Amino acid sequence: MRRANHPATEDVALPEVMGALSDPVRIGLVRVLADGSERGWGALRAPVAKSTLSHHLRVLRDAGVTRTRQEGTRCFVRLRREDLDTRFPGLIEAVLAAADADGVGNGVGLMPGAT
Amino acid sequence: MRRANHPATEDVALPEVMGALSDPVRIGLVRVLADGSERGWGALRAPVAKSTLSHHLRVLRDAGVTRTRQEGTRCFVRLRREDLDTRFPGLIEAVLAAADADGVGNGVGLMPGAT
DNA sequence: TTCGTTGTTCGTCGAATATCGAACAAGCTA
DNA sequence: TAGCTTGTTCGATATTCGACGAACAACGAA
Repeated sequence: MRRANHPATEDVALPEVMGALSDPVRIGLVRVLADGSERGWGALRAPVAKSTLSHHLRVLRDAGVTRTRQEGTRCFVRLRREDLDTRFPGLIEAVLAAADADGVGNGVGLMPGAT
Repeated sequence: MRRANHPATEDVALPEVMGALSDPVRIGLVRVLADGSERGWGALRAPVAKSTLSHHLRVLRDAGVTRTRQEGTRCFVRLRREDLDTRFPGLIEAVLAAADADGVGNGVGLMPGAT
């Protein structure tokens, strides 16, 4: 388990963020996190293998879209909503609204029973 | 010269648009077209080879971000601003604002003399 | 018809991406 | 300590992407 590489707020770059949000699975993950709550990875459900999910979460993290916190052997992820709003006002809001309207990433969700 | 493949407004998909806008050159092209004017390809200046520019313009076209009109042997390109605003309200505006602030795609511009 | 202009397509290259299963490492827990 | 859980990393593929030069096609002009 390697330490996560979180870019500083000012280092979050637009093309990387756009690229991170160009995949339906990753868009779905962002939608799940859109309410601001922190989620354990175990609570995330996506139609891909475990290693692939890990990869997608890493892309989001490296782009500065999410922040991962480690607690013992498990990880919690959260949307960097404030940082993103600071750097790119209105962007995440527009992407989330569009994704909701189109159902992009509907295959991604929470495990049954997660609040 | 093959006919351009423009997706209908309702077929413009979020992930494709995000992907199209994840490259600095393409973001720069969109910034150049942001004023709504139609530009001849010859008026566009970008730090890439002609064939690469053609490729980027095709990616934007296929994603539904721009519309290309052919007139004789030359082409004119324009941002599909209204269509994009209809499908994804606020998205282009946010991207343009962020790109302006960060100077993303500054290497792209108009040929000297273009209005 | 023969050029010249203009944009597309082709072939190619290296790099990046998406995906998987399997192996691994770090903490809990029994 | 031995096992279990959890997430990462490692290959291995297959695909796509960005880039280039060169060849090609369409059209207007000489």
